[in-house]
Amino acid sequence: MAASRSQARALEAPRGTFDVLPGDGRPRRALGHLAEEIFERAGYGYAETPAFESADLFARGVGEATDIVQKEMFAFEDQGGRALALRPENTAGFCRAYVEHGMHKRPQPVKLWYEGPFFRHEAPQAGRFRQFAQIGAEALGSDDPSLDAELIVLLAELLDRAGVGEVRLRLSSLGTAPTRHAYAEELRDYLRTREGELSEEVRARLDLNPLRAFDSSHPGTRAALVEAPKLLDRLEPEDAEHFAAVRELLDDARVPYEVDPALVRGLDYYTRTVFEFTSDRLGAQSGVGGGGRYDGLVEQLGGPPTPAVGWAAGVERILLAAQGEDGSSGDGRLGDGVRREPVIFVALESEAGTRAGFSILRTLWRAGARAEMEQAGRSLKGQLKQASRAGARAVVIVDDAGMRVRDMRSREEQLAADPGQAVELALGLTGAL
RNA sequence: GUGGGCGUAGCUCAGGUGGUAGAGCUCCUGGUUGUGGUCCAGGCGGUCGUGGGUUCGAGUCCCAUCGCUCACCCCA
Repeated sequence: MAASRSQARALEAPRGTFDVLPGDGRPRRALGHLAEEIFERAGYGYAETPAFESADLFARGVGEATDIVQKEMFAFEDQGGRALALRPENTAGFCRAYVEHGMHKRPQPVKLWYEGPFFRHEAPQAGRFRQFAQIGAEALGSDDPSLDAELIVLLAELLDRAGVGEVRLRLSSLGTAPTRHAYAEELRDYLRTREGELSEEVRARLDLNPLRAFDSSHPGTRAALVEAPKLLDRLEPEDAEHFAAVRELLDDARVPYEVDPALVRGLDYYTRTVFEFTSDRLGAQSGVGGGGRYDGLVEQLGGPPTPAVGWAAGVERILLAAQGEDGSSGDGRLGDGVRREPVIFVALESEAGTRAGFSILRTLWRAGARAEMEQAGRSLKGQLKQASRAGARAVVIVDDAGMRVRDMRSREEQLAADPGQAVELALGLTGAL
C-alpha cells in the first residue's frame, strides 16, 4: 500500500485517505446497489447534501463539546472569509436541508437515505480513515417507535445481506434532553465522590460530558461505574414507554439485541433510542453502524419541533467485515452474483486496421454488446491473451486482407466479407442476437 | 496527540558478522501449444523511504526525519 520513492512521496494520497482500485471497486459498488434496493423498497428517497457546510452547522448540530467538533473537523476559510468545514457526518446537513427546503410541509415522516464521503481528522487505524464513506438513513417528522424499529431492521438487513457475518446490536435510551441533563448532573455528582478512582481523561471531561465515562476502558473508572446510577432508571414515563415499544417491535421482528445502559453515543444530539452494531471481525474500531433518535436537532437548527431518527454505517468497515478472515472471499456476497455479458474483442493485425476496427467497435457498442479493442500495440498472440483475460467469447481480427471472427471456445475462425457480417458473426457467438 | 511494529522492483519478499542489489508473481517479446488460457527462453522494471554521520567502502552500523501500520483515544 505504501509507495516508497521519494519522488512519489509528494504525490501520495494524503494521510488517512485511500484509492479505490478496480478490484475493490466491485464490492464497493455492489454495497451501494444493495443499499439502494433495500431503501427504495422501504420508501426512502435518495438525497445528497454538500460535502462541506458552514462550520457553524456542525458546531451547533453535532455539538460543541464533542471530539468531532473539538478536534476532528477539517475546517477552513474560503476566499470570502466564510468559515466552512468538510462534513464529519450527515445528520446535521440533512436537518439543515429539511429546514431550508421546508420539508416539514411534505407528508411526514420524510424518509431519506444517502451514501457519500465524510471527513474526520483522526489518527488512521484499521477501519478508521480521514476520508471515509458512509451509507445512512434518516426519518424526520415523527416520533413513532416503529420508525426506530424500522431503521434498525433495515440496517440489520443491510449488514446481513452484505455478508458481514455475526454482529452484536446494543440498544439503549437516553430519554429526552432535560432528563438526560438532570441525569448528567446526578452522574457527575456521583463520580465526584469517587474521583480518585477515575482515569485522568474521564476526570478532565467530568464537567463537559460526564456520560462519556461509560466509554472508558479504564479499570478504575469501570469499577466506579458499576454502582453508578443508570440513565435507564431515570427515564420519564413516556420515554420509557417509547423505549418499551421499540423493543417490542424488535422482539416481534426477531432482531436480537442487548440493552446496554452504558451505550453512549459521542454526538450530543441523540435523544431516546440509541443503538450500535458491532462486529468482532474488525479491529479496535468494531462499530459497523449506529445511530439513534435526535428529536431536538431540527428545532435547534432553526426549524419547527421535529422528532427524527437515523443511523450511519461505515462502508469501509462493512467491506472489511464482509471480507472475512481469509482476506478475500469471506461470505462473498457483494458483487459475486452479478453475471457479466461475454465480451467481443477487436484484434488488429495491421496498423491500417485501426479505422475499420474502431468502426466495428462502435457498431458493437450501439448493438448493446460489451466490446473492447486492442490499443496497446500487442502482438496477435498478446492480443488473444488479452482477449482471454477480458473474458472474450469472440474476437474480430482485422488485417490488411479483411477480417475474420474467432470463436474463443472452439478456436474456429470464419471469414467475414464485410464489417457488417463480422459484427453479425460476433454477436451470434455471444448470443446477443 | 501518545506508544509498539515496519519501510529493498507494480505486488509478495530474500539479502549472517559492512564490499557496491536478487527471487517469485505481474506485464511485454520470441518459441512451443492448431494465432489465447500449459510449458521454455528473454526483456522492461530499484537514487535499497529521506537527510546526515561513521568508514577506503553502508541496503547492511549510528542519529535525525518522513511515511505506513496497529493500539490508546474516538467513532462509522
